[in-house]
Amino acid sequence: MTDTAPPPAGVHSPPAGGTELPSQYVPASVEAPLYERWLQRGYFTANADSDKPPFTIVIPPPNVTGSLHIGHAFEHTLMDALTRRARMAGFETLWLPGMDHASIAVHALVERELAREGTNRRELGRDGFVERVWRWKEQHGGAILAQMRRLGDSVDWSRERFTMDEGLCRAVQTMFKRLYDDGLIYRAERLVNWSPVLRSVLSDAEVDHREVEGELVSMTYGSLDGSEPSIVVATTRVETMLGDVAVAVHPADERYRQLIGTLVELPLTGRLIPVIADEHVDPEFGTGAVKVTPAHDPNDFEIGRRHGLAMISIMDEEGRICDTGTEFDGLDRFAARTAVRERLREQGRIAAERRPYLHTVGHSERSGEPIEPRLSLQWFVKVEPLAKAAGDAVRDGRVRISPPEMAPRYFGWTDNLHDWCISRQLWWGHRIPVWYGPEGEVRCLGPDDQPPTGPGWRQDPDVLDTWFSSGLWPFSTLGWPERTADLAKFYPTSVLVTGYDILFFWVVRMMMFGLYAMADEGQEGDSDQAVPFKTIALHGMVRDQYGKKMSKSRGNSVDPLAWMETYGTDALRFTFARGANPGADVPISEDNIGGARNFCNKLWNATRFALLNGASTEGELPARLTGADAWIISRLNRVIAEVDGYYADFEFAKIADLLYHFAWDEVCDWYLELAKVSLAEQSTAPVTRRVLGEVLDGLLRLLHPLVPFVTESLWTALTGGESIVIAAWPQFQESRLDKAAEDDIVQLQNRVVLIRQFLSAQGVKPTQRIPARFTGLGGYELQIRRLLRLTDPGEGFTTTAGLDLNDGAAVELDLSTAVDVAAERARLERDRAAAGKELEQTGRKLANDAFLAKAKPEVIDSVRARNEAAAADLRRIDEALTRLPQS
RNA sequence: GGGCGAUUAGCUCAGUGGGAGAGCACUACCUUGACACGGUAGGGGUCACUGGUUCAAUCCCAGUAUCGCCCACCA
Repeated sequence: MTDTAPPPAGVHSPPAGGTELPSQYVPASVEAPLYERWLQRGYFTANADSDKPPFTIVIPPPNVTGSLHIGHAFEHTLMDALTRRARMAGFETLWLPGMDHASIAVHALVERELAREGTNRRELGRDGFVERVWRWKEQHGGAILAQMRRLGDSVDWSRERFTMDEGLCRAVQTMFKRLYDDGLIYRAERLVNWSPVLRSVLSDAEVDHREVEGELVSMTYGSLDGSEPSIVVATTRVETMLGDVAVAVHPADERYRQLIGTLVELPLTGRLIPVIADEHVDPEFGTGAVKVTPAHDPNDFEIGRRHGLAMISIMDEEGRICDTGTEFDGLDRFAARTAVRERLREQGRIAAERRPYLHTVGHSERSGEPIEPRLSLQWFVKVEPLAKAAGDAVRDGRVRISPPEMAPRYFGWTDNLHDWCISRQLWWGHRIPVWYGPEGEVRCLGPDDQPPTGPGWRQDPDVLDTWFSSGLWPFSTLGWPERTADLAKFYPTSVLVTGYDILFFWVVRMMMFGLYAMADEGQEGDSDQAVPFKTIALHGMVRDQYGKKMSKSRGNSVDPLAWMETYGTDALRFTFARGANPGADVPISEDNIGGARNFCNKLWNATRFALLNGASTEGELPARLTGADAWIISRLNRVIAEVDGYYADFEFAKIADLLYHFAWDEVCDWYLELAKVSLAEQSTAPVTRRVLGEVLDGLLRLLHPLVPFVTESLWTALTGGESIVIAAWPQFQESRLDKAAEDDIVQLQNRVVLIRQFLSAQGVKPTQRIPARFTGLGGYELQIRRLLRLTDPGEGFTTTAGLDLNDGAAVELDLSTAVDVAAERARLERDRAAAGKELEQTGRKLANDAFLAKAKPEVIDSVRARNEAAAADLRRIDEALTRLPQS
């Protein structure tokens, strides 16, 4: 491995005897200065003129109101890992940061502020209000940006964007006009989701369906004395009866057949409304008769359309009854519900009541109150052709979804999208670029068009849904609609990292807009180049240690910053990575973070050991290595290959787990211990020092994307290099694989473990030194003695126990100082039972002709080997049992 | 109502048509010269249930149960 950059002058390998590292890793003292240094050196700044292949990620823009919550921290960890690895692997790497203007959230926030000051947006006026919002943004917005630095996000701050930036406004306006000119944006009166609190329409996606306790009231329409037709209808929303225009029954319902076509009197209003027949009505439900209020219920709207009924709106924009000409005008819809019900009761029209009655009601996601379906003139995007293209891009493989199991959910959206309502009756956001003239003219303007002047012209007062501008994010941030160098270099982006919960809100919209807007921007109309990203990597939600969703109301949400404070940023990041199985939720607990902190400390001390022992990263690694040195370098290269494979599939949990075990189990538990022997030997020490440096160098590089701070700090101390951020990603070298050395060390490990288990079962304490004599070992005796703290057989050595090791080796032990015959007998009996069972199981298989005929050869071989091993074990154990002294 | 997913150790989760795994937690011993945020050894699971396919099922298939998520206009 070689660095991409030579060490700067004045920085050298650590002095002999090692740099003075404390014996415990203290994250706070290490992390703080590193990020600023990285920024100063411009490591994160991408260069559009570079010859390197591009690697691009755009950040899912957090709301300008937001601060870093645990979900951000998790998602950013994954993105930063991908980004850092790509940077090390030689890509021109751009991770582009920014924020979303969060139209509704900010609008509502500033309105609340105004309310506290005793004023409101109308008093301020539109310009004053927008100015006020900008001021708020300057003062309070973007708290998350500082926190991203704490997290170590290697984003290119020089390219930071905001969805209300001037450039992005141009992009929005350009897009709107293109869609408008293509007939993909239209204005229509529809029944929409209305928020009386926000006094704005909301898209379907901004509506939460929640189960609530309401009432189901049955009431009698028509005459009560039987002189005229009457019919009983049931409703959860009594007040809407003021806007009823019909009663619907199922055409095949015998009970009402003779009523169809007749008129009944609508109580309280005196209007006569027809009884109509419609397939939509479920005769099994309630009375089988439905009141029809087309202006306040989506189903009724459809029924009304089918039957050409009038649409009577009975509520104003704040949800008050209006225009009914009844005593209820002016009442809030909920007050009206009670008032109407009581008035009907006085008239004896309440036939039945069920309370509480559980049913689902749409609520405004942002302001929380029940949505009011309301007839209103709004702007829509005609999504069908766009959504089809978005679906096709995944279907034909231009965009890959990871994990693939998530693709059906994506298609579920692209195949069933309704037209998207994009206008909002708010002031903060991108204003709809349409002007209306005095003669009813409608003019949609591009960013460079002059607004029409003259009397009577006015601009549409509404702003666009926030997701309209977010949908442009992958290319508007790179300069579109201008053909910038950034756009040419960094679009399409490489991977989109986001949660499966946002597939619809954001991902589908970026796909629709990207494919539409960029179709003609790519070179030679290459449609592969129109997609906004080549891969969509979906992750799950962060959950608590019991798998419960974290939420403020549940009281189990945690502040990632507090954990970073206590355990270090790297510990938090490593915990996230360890839990990140593609598409699956991520449980996280303080225990896990403690474990990750311990791992960082382990790395710290392993490197400390290396430095104390003169580990070196200078000069070529000898071409031919032997023993443990050859083994660990071979293992390192296998790990490199595996890590690369896992990155391709966003298997962060496997990457973290693999590196955790390689570092802890193999490097620390075995290699460092074995190295102690060769470091003590003049002839072998230099090579081992070099290998020690090589292994830690490689390990730290592999870990850097996940735990950037501790690896930077250790790596610079170890190598004297400028920064691990710009160090080269380790390359797999097949020539370094050494199967023979691996087999040797595995055999050594087996032998050591065998003896350890024996000694442990004998009750030998770690402090006791046992004299031992080996035969037939074939190497590594010094290492084995050291690992087990065995002494040489001295005067009066008495063999009290013997152990067969593998492949003809054996050890005799003098346990005369500490034997527990009973314990040993028990152990042997246990082992004998296990070996007997294994022998029987494998024997049965080998006697099975069908198995021998059909199983794969390697399976048969392995069973045969197990069978033979079990037989040998049994012989060995029996022999040991006979040799055991009688107690 | 529809769709999707899950069910493996005390907890959270990997995993495979042929010997049940990890982390944390737990038990015992040990302050040994990198590390007690450590070392060594260990305990613990009918792989939800019932059938089927197969020489062989924790794994494939069908059904059942429980849980979760998403979508949905049942008044």
